Amino acid sequence: MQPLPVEFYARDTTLVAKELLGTLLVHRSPEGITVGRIVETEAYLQGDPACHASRGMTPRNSVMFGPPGHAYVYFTYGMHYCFNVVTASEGVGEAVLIRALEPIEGLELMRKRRGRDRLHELCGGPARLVQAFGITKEHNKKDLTTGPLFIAPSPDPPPDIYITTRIGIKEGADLPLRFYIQGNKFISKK
DNA sequence: GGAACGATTGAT
DNA sequence: TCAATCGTTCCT
Repeated sequence: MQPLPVEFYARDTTLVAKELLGTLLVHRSPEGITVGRIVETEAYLQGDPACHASRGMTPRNSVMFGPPGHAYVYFTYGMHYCFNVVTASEGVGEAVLIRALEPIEGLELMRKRRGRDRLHELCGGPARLVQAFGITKEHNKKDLTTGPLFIAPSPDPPPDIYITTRIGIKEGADLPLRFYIQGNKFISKK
C-alpha cells in the first residue's frame, strides 16, 4: 500500500474531504498494523467560524497553516484527541477531520486499545478512531506521505456521498461540510 | 494570573 | 441528560 501523494492534499479542502471517503487510514505501529476505511469526514475552512484557524495562527493550530499532507492532532474536552489532515496550500489554515472508519485490519489490536469488543464502537467517532489506531499527540505535525501513519488510495469505486452539517460545533453549524458514505453502518452518529 | 470553554465519550 | 477533565485561548 502506497501513501497518497502531497498533490492529493494540496487541493480544495471540501473536495479533499469528499475524496477521502473510501480511502484507507493505515498505521504501522510497533504494536502492529491497523487499517480502516474512511467513511465520514468534516471540512474546516478559512473564514469558517468553527475552524480552529479562523482567528489566526496560534501555537496549537500552526500546523494547519503549514504544508498539506501533514497531521493535525489536537487535545479536547480534557481527555480526547482528534485527528485531521492538513489540506490546501501552505499559508491557508484548513484541514479535514476524520470522524469515522470502517475497521478493516488489526481488529484485535483496536479492541485492546479501546477496551471494547463491539465493532461499531472501535472507530465510530473522531476520538475513538484515534485511540483504536494508537494515534497520540506525538503524531501532530507528522508528514502523512512518508511515515508509518498514512492514507492509501481507495480500493473501491467512488462511493455515493451524503452531505450534511457538522457535529459538536456552535458557530458554523448550518454549513454543509460533513460528508459520509451513504448507507454506511460505521458513521459516528445514527 | 485567571476563567471559560471545547471539532467527545460513556454512563445514568 | 450529564459528568469527566485539562490544555488553549482570551481577557484583565
